[in-house]
Amino acid sequence: MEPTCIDTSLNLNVIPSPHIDHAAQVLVEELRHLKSENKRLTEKLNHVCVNYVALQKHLSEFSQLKNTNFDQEASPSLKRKAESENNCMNLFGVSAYTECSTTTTEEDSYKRARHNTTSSKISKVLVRTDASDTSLYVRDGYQWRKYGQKVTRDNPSPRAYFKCSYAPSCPVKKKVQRSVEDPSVLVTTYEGEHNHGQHQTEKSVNSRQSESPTSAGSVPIMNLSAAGGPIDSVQSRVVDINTNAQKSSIQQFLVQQMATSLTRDPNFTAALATAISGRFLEDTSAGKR
DNA sequence: CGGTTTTGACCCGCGC
DNA sequence: GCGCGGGTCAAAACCG
Repeated sequence: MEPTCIDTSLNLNVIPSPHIDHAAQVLVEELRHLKSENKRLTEKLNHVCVNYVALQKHLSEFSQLKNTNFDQEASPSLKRKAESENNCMNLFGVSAYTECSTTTTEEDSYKRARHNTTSSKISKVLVRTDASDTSLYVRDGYQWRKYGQKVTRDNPSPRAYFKCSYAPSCPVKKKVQRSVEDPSVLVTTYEGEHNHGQHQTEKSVNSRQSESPTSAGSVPIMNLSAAGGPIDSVQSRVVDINTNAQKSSIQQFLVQQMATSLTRDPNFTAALATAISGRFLEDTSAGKR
């Protein structure tokens, strides 16, 4: 994905007439305010784009470093597996939404050595949720059925096991467990690749059958990060709105309202970063295929 | 009634 | 061989 920055300018230039009445002046003032707000949002979005480029650079450097290390070590031990997970967590900092994914992770090689199974794609996604939210549900656009939960030795929080329930033949599994370092971070490990599309609608995503009602804290993140498509639809939606906004001041107002509510949301920037990294995961895995 | 969640039991690999 | 730990199974409960 190219780190394109979205032009959110709404073309709110106003040419004041010498004969405008008081009401019109109020409207002009309001438009000026909206324009400045729009400018601020544009700057914010550009800042996010810059952060994305930096994140992309970090990830490519990390991938190179990892491949180098992996070539040198042919038989990683269980201890090294744990260390690699920690490296994964610490590279970008747990406080950010991070994602470490590769088809040849050390964990993968460990499992291959252990089970001698065919190579399956394993990816790890970290999702920040409300710390008070104790659920282990991560919304990623797919439909999952929980088939087990276990308390592991190295982590006091339980690990939940899910299978993709959309297609009976779909081999994908995922494990969700809270991070030891930061309990507000959910570590989701995906195994395998879906042999079907992402059919879940927004409505069904929000329904109880696919996700727990207590999972609201992580909602916007995984909907964007997992499938690759949603972020495109988000962007194209923004562009459409911008085009139409020039036609109607009402629509302009709605756009401003949306943008304002988004930026006032403290999770927005972080969710956007996760969406970008999720899309980046798609691109990197597609490139390796 | 069908699908999901919960949870104890079971299986299996590994280290000692 | 035994114990431990991770992963999975499956029956019961739950829900719409």
